[in-house]
Amino acid sequence: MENRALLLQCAKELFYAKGYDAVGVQEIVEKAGLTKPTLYYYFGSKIGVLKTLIETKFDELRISVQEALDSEGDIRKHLYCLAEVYCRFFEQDREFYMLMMALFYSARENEAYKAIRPYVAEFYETIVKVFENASHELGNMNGRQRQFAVGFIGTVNHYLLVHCEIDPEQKEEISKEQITSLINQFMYGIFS
Amino acid sequence: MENRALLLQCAKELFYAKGYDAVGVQEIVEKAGLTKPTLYYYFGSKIGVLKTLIETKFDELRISVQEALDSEGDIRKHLYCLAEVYCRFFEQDREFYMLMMALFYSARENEAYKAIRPYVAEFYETIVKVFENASHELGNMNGRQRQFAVGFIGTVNHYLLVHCEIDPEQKEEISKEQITSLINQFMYGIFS
DNA sequence: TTTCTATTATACCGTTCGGTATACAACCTG
DNA sequence: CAGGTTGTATACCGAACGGTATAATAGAAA
Repeated sequence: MENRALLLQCAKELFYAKGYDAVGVQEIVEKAGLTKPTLYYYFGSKIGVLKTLIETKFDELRISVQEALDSEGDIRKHLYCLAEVYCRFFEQDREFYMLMMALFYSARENEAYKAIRPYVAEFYETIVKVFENASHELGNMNGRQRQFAVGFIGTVNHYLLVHCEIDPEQKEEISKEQITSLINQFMYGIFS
Repeated sequence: MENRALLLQCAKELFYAKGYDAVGVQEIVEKAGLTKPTLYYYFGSKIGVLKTLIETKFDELRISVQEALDSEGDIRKHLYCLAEVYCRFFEQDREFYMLMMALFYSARENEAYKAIRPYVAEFYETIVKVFENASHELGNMNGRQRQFAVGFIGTVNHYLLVHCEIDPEQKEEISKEQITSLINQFMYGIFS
């Protein structure tokens, strides 16, 4: 069972560094010091490795997101908690977060994009609902909930990308003040 | 010579749809109704096709950007003109713009990323200089010019991504008012 | 001890990969 | 016409691709 985890780890590092399509199955198993049938025993296919990787990580994220949204509070508080969850998730495994972003922006007909799409869509829907549930605060959104959700994720992702440039060694964690400032910036955009 | 352009067009469409690594040379030439030696005659290699594609398009963009920045005006005007150039460039060839974005977010050790990197870097430097030249307006930026540049491109790209969701058929062009609103939103972030 | 299951390796499959040696047209130039 | 250049196709290269049939190994269970 430990070889299974080892394969996932090696695959993640290679996918992150070179991109899904540019990595061969041979390369993954060589890095892990194993052979192909072992990988196929655990994951069935190359895309199976990526899917398992995504599923495992998203299961963690899903729990954190639910906890963040179950609490009482206004839209501002919910967005703050959500952003904090994303930041901590990012800090915990930068490589995976960056890989996720690369996959999200990759070609629509690509196998790897199709693998991550349902998960991204699921989280979009969650965020769309956050805005919908806040209609008493935000007034008539004219169906722009989806646009807000895209904007929110875009803003957070963009912040984390910039953060990578500023603190490449990941010396300190993202402070609550920074997250608050991020949310304020986003909210201003909506209310203006 | 027309086959050269045909190959570039077919390659662009395939790279956009499936991703650089997932497209084979065979696939490109089949789509163009030609054979491999023709492609290799014009471009020398698969990565040569991508490089030619990028270079051709960026040459156009470079001219427009220079025109936008040569004019007199404050930082707000320069950013506005810059954003307008990007929007028109996006409208003129959405497929290429989206391909460029996908490449930009792709894995750092990937051939395709390395191909686009110098061009993206060049435009970053141009925008960093825009902020530097506006130091009399913006005051002490504490070396955050680069962060501003990343933020500016991120904001524009994100806007265009959302725009694709709102107007997938590209029925109408992005209005001057929309661009102004985009710039205002970005400027507020800086001054606050 | 025997048997079963889980895990791993050897060695191979057919296909596709990026790339090329060669030759043959078509064309312009003299 | 002759000769060079440009452009294109046939047919092939070795290597790598994703994937698998088969068997050996190990440990637990009986």
